[in-house]
Amino acid sequence: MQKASRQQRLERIWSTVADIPAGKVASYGQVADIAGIPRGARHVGYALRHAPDDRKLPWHRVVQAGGGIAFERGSAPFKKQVARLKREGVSPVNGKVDMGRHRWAPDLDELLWKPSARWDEP
DNA sequence: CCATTGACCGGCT
DNA sequence: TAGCCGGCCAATG
Repeated sequence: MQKASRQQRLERIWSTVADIPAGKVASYGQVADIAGIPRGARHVGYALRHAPDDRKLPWHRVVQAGGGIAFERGSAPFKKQVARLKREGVSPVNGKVDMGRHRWAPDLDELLWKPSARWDEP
């Protein structure tokens, strides 16, 4: 498979994030894997930072592997993310989401149905 | 071209 | 449990 271009990577990541359902969260690494970018956790952060506003992505559903909010505690974006999560019934405790309870676990059907399943094709 | 920088991760104190 | 550390790898300057 040809190495993904910069734009392809961004699209895959944005598309994957858009698939995370309300009430669930995914880690940066998880999003990277599903997006077909192994060990690309840091790139997910990059992609979200550079996402155009009009994509209206549920970026708040992306957290660290251990459930922590990536932003600095107390910062504006931190509070914003917590507020949005609460609105969806996730309610982080002490800046951390209970991953055992809220981790997004897409089933095979869901993965195959989504555009992300076609990334291997020409 | 080389160095630094991240909305990260996992292992190990 | 909380940090620290090395690894990670495309983007930036």
